[in-house]
Amino acid sequence: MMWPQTHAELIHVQRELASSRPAPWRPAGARPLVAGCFVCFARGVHGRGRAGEPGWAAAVAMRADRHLTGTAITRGRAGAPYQPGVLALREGPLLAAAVGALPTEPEVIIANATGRDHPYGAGLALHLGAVLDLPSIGVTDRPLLAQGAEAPPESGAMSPLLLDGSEVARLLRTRPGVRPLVVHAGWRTDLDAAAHVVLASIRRARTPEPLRRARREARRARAAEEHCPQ
DNA sequence: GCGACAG
DNA sequence: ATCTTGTCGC
Repeated sequence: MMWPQTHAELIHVQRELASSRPAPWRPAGARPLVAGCFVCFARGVHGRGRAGEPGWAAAVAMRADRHLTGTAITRGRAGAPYQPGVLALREGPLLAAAVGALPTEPEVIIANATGRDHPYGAGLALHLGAVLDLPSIGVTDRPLLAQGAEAPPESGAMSPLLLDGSEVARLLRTRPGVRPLVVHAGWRTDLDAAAHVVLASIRRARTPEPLRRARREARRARAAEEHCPQ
């Protein structure tokens, strides 16, 4: 599976991914090897993001919520301007490069993107897992298209997010009284597995530890270059 | 100025 | 994603 180069090609791939039925994956143990991946872009760009902007991607692999087992940093450029629904064109290759550069292969990856909550049923979190041939999960601050009721305030509480009558994502309250995450099933994962892995990856913050570490590493790499340009 | 559909 | 401003908490 490769990354499409055009909007039309991407939509075609997304339709195929949405209808594919890869072997379901479940975490084997209580503490799977989880990789978070994240990409940030150059500061000072006006608007919502342009094609060709410099970007820094990081992947961090951890034994669920604690022991770090690997880190990778990648530099590149945005493949496209930001546009909801076609985020894969902009960020897919950068994120895949970072995960692929990890010294050890993770059991599952978490990306800042949707899965089945998407106009064609295959957001970047799902697509990334398919490209890398790894089970994947999405975590976002808000849904793309899905809708649902608020989650109860207790830690661990969930509520379904529906699109066209089916649950495509889930609100998950990872910390008591704190704004819930949106958890997305991705490649080879369902919402139960996704929520389980996310909860196992929560340490002290609202978001999974591997994703936080990846965000920190990507921004650290950007800062290092801003301080000392190549 | 307004609205806002992942990042 | 980035930008701004303000507020709260360790």
